[in-house]
Amino acid sequence: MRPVQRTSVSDAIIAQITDLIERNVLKPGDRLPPERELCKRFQVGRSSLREALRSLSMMGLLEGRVGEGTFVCDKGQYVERALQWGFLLDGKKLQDLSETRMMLESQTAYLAAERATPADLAAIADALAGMAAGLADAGRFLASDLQFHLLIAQATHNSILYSLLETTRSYLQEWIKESLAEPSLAGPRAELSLAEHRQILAALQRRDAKAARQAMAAHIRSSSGDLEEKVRR
Amino acid sequence: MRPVQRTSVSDAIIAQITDLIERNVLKPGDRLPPERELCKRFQVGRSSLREALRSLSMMGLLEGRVGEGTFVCDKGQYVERALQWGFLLDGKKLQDLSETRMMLESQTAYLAAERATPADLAAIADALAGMAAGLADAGRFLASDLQFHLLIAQATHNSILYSLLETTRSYLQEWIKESLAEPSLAGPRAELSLAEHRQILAALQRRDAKAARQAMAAHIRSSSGDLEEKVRR
DNA sequence: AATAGCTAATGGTCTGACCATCGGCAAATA
DNA sequence: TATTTGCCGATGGTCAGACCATTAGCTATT
Repeated sequence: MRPVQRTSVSDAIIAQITDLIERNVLKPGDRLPPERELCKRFQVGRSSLREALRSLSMMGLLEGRVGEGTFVCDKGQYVERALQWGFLLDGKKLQDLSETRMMLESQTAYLAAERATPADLAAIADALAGMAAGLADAGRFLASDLQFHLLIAQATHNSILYSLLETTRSYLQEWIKESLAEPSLAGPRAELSLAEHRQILAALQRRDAKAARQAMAAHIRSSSGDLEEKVRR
Repeated sequence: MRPVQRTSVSDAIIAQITDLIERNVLKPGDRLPPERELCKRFQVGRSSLREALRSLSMMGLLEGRVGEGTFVCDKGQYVERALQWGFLLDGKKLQDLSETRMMLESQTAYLAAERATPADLAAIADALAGMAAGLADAGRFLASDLQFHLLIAQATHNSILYSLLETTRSYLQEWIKESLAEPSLAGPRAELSLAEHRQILAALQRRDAKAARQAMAAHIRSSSGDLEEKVRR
C-alpha cells in the first residue's frame, strides 16, 4: 500500500497551462480562450479555474486585462514579479544566492571564452564602453554592468545557464544597486569595478578560459564584499 | 492629471497578509482564521479571498489543510520555488541541461568536501552501500545513486544550490533511468559507476575539495556519455 | 480503557449572478 | 467625407450561497 496523492483541481490546471507554455504551444503575447470557455474545456468550475489563472499571474506567466482577455506574458515580466516578494530574503539565503552566483558567473566566463563569437565579444565590449561612459550616472552604469554579465552568459550559447544566471542576478539586483549607490563608495568602487570588467573582457578576447574564470571570480568576490556588509546593517 | 492605479481586491489582500508575515505578526506555524471569517473581516467575497490565499500558497507562504485550517509556512522554501519557475520557462535542451548539471555537481562536490559534517559523510556512505547492495536491482541502484548526489548537495548546506541541482537532476532523471536500464550496459556500467562514486566519497572523506570536484566531473562525463548516445537513437 | 461512530468545522469546488471595463460598430455630427 | 458620440457585446473581477470531502474531537458502545 502506498499513500495516494491528492491532486487539487487548480494544481492540475496550473500544470497543464505551464506545460503548454513550456512546450511553446502558448507563446508570449498569445491570448487564452475566455474563462467561461476554459471552464467547459477543462470541465471545472470557474472558481477553480480562476484560482489557477491567478496563481499563474502571480508567477508572471499570465496577465489578465478586463474586457480583453488573458494573455501570456513574456519572460521579462516574471523577474519583476519575483522581486515583489524579494524582501523576504533573509541574510542566510542571500549568502547562498551570492555563492551560487559566484559559481555560475565564473563558469559562464570560462565557457564564454571558449565559445563567444566575434559578435558576442563586440556586444560585450559595447556594454563595457557603456559602463565607462556612465561613470557619473549610477543608473546607467548599473544597467551596463548588468548587460555585461548577461551578454557573457549569452555568449555561452547555453540557454539554461543563461536563464539561471539571469534569475539569480535579478534577486541580487536590488542589493547590488544599493551597494553601488552608497555615495561614499560610488566613485572608487565604480572605478575598481570597471577595471575588473576590463580584465574579464581581455581574457575573453584572448580566449583564455581559465583567466576569464579567475578574473570573473575575483570581480564577484570583491563586489559581493560590499553586498554582505550592506546586509549586515 | 495622473493615471489612477486600479488595485485588485485580491492584490490588496495579498499585500495585507504578506505585510503581516513580514512584520512577524503572523509567525510560521500560525493558523489563520477560517476563510469564512476572513471574508467578514476583509469585507470581501470568498472567491477573492481564496484567490489571494491560493497565490500565497503558490509562493510558499501559506499552506491549506482540509478540515484543519490555513497555516503560515516556514518561509525557507519560497526562493527555491521561485527559482524553479524561472528554470521551467526555458526550452530544456538536453545538452545544455547536461552541461549545467556537470557544472553544478562538480562545484557542489568541491563545497561539500569543505563543509560536510560527519553525519553528512555517514549518510553519503550509506547511499553508496545501498548502491552496492542494489547492483542486481536497477531500480534500487538508481534510487541510491540519486540519493548519493542529493546528499552531497545537501552537505554544502547551501539550499539554493541544492534546489538547483535537484531540479536539474529531476529533468534528466528519465533519461538516466533509461540509460542504465539498457540490458547490454547494465552490468559493466553499474560496476564502473560504483567505482566512480567510491572515488568521490573517498575524496570527500579526505576533505580534498579539488579531488572531489575532479572525481565528480569525471563521473558525470562518463555517465553523460551514455546519455547522449541514448538520445541519438 | 479502547474502539467505533457521530458531529461540527474547515478547505475545496461548483453554480449563477452582477458589475466595470474594453473593443468595435453604427449613427449622428461637423 | 472624416470625426466624434453613443451603444452593445464580450470579458475579467467580484460576490453570495450551496454542496462535497476530509479532519479533529467528542460520545457512546463494547
